[in-house]
Amino acid sequence: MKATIYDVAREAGVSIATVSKVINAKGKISQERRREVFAIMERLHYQPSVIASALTGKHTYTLGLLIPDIANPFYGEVARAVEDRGHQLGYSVIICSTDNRDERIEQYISVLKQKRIDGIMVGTGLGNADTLRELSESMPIVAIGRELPDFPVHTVVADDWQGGRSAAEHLLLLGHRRMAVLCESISLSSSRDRLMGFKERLEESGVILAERHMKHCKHRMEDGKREAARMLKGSDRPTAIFCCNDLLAVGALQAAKEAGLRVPSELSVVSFDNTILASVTDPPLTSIAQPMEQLGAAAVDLLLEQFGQEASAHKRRIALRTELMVRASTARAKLDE
Amino acid sequence: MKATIYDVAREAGVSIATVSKVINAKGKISQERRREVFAIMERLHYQPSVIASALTGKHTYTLGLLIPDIANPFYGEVARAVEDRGHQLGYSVIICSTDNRDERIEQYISVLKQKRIDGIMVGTGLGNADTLRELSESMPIVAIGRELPDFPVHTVVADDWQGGRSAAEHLLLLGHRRMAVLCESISLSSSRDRLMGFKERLEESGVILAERHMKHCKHRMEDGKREAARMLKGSDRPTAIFCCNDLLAVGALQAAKEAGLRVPSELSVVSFDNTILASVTDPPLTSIAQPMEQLGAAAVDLLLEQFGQEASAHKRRIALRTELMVRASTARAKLDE
DNA sequence: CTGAAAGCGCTTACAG
DNA sequence: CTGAAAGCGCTTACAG
Repeated sequence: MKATIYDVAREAGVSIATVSKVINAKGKISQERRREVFAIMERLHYQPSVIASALTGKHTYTLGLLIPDIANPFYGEVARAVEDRGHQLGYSVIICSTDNRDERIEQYISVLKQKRIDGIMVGTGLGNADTLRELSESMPIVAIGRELPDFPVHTVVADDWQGGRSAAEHLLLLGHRRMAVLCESISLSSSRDRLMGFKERLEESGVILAERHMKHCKHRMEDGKREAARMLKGSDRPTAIFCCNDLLAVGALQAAKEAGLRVPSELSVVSFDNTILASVTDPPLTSIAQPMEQLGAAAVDLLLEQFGQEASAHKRRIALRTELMVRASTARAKLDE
Repeated sequence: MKATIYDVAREAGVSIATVSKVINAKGKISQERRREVFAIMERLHYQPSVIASALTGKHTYTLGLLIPDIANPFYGEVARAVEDRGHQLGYSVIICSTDNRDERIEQYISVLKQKRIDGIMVGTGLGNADTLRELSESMPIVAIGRELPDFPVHTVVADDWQGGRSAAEHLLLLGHRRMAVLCESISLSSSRDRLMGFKERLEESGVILAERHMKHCKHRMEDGKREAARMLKGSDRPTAIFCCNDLLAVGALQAAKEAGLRVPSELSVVSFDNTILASVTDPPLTSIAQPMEQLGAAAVDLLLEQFGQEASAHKRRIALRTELMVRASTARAKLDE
């Protein structure tokens, strides 16, 4: 059977309280005893039960990560960063792919509560403010990658606004004037900010983004492809298109191909995220990189930071700089256009 | 404070034993009492603690998934399948990206043991047989996606051999004779089997795979690109290349492009896995699809199956059929070659 | 410096 | 049909 604290106490001829203290480096224990006990733990292959320890009020050393879908490369990369930082600090992470469905979200939250995990990172939509408030009463929370509405929590996001501006800047510098945007719902803070930043920067240069060149769609590649195809029809088609994530950009690339438009000579495409997808397309996508590693690490740090203290009213918000990765999907606008 | 079983017992005017029984639908409890207790649990927002329950010997309802890297799209998709099936059956999953590094593997295993998770799915290399044997003594195991060497465990894999054969068959039908293979180390059962199946099928048609057209490389895209570039030089370059996963195929695609070879007219490429990457390249990749959903679901099922019974000597091995997905990266071999 | 005892929130024989 | 009590494996005042 697995050795318990009683076994090592008996072997060492001490009380379990003493063993507990040497495990946790608490209280004063003589060097001698300490060494003895360690030796015996080793010999018995003793490993303290985090279950039992958690029951006495200590941490479970487990974190929850709520995201739309772990199979989406963006979240996969973020999850990896979260996992790494967590692991470094002694925490495991449970993944929860919600598909943004309320029912799954509720289920996961309920389960995570019952397991008394130490905290939760939320990168998915969250029913409503009530769900959030209630959740925040039972454990520390941090929003990751997007804002959570109507209730203050620690938040770490990419600087989406600035990212949108960089995309615009890049295209302006290449001489583009007739541009388009393809993004997800503006109910998503990240989408909205990217779009707004892009638009703002354009306007600073006197370029107006036409309504019909600003399309919203679902998150799947096919949705992007369909919308892009629509925009690429007609004589006043844009010479450049900014897509709010890699998947949509892939769709746009495919639409361009089917429309017989060459990228980048006839159409420039800028994407957002810079996941592995951006480097795999042909041409590879110029993309606004989200610092996925920092995003994950910062989320974990913000979470752990809350463990010591009472839930403070003061919530922090970290916006990480994005970076323009120039690849082959963008080029100078043709002069004749 | 959070309600405990004592709170509901007190409110209901019954013992905690009774409450426990209604929660677990055990023993005989009168309809009346049962309803009463349920009502009170509801009112108190009572949620049983899985920590406490686990301490009495019940399940933790948590599973571990050991894989090389959750950021790799293949594992992301498998993880999603595992998560879904687990969630369906009431289990959470902890992800453990090992990078195939012994040190990380050991750490994760140790942590998972301390957390007393109910079982573990292993899709990564595992130090040595001793690690495995020892692990198998403390919890149920299933190997997922690849064989684990030197120690019998339940296993669920794609039928890699047959997959390799399908790839060969497809290319043979297109008239190719001079073919090449690019795959990861043959110490990986999955790579080895794909290669062997491919080769076997070729030989059945009297086609010999030249040594110099059989290259092994690391798992990254760049590695695939480098090796492919090397193979594509020279006058007797292959007219088709079979890559043992999508990432390597992307590398091959890039190498072809840099060498000025058009795909598929001058070079056909078949990949394996059929992750999202295969649908995103240009041209999209013809790929041998692994049934990732079934893989994940079957792994969970094989794991749970072991919960009831003693560790039996009889280990099951499930090999799931692969499927050829024809896209645009393969075409008839040119007649003049 | 060390240990006895209570407690964390459950489950499970066992007795009635 | 219901409950008292022991036990799961720890931690933490508290007393010495």
